[in-house]
Amino acid sequence: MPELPEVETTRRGIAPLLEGKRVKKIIVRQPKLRWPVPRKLAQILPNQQIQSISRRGKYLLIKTKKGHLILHLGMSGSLRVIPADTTPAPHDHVDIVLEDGQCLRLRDPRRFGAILWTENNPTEHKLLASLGPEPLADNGTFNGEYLYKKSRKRTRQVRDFIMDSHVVVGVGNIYANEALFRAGINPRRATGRISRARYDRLAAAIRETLSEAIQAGGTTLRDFSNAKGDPGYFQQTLNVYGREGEACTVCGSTVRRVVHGNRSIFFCRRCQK
DNA sequence: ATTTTCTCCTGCATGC
DNA sequence: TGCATGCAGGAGAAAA
Repeated sequence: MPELPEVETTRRGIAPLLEGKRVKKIIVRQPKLRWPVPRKLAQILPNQQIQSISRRGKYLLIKTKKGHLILHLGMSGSLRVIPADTTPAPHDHVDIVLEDGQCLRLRDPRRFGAILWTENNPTEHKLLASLGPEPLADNGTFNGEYLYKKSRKRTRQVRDFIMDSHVVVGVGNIYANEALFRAGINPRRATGRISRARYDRLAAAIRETLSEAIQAGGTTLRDFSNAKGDPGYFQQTLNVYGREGEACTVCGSTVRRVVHGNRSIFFCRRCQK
């Protein structure tokens, strides 16, 4: 269940296998994803050449001459490039078959993912237009100053704040918990009651956590796998997520779990204030 | 008093 | 049974 590192790992895996290739057809076994898979893709995609695969937040953008496919993996989605004649497994909902005999296959048991199409600039699509900055971009849009200014007079918990894609993209529950641990900030602290200096540390912690997770090929807790079907191994590096009752890797006190907004928060009371 | 912004909750579908 | 890597949409509250 992909956060930014898993989506980026997927992008890097599929891009060299898709770029420059021509689409033969699309096979939709189950059109009911988060939104219906557009039926017009059956007419649009054949013979379209794939020009590039990019990423905005957790969205993957597949560029063709006629427009962009917008893919989201939701909670349980994964993509692989495999021979097109491979027998589909349960929850293998969509194939984009290439003329070279391979196909891009989407598997998504929970069907919270999406496949959409736009003929316009994809960053202007309704779902992408109001997204926050890319945390790993080198353009100075994401830093402590940005988080500090965005958080003034706000009352919600900082864990929820950094998980909000309109604040910053790509940070889901695992990396939110991990980044807050690295920054020494209690996930339940109100956003408006965190200093500028601590936001500098948090922005850096988010960047470091995401970068290291990409280096590790993502985090595989249940079913994430890259384009070749291999798992990531960042889960071996997790300091707090999923470690309720275990010893803090820094101070040895017990890692706590509390549930907020239907999602678990993991943290160390001694290290995070 | 009305409009805008903010926060929080729900629902989606399946598996462990 | 409870819980799960996401997120749009909407209700209601708070601010402007």
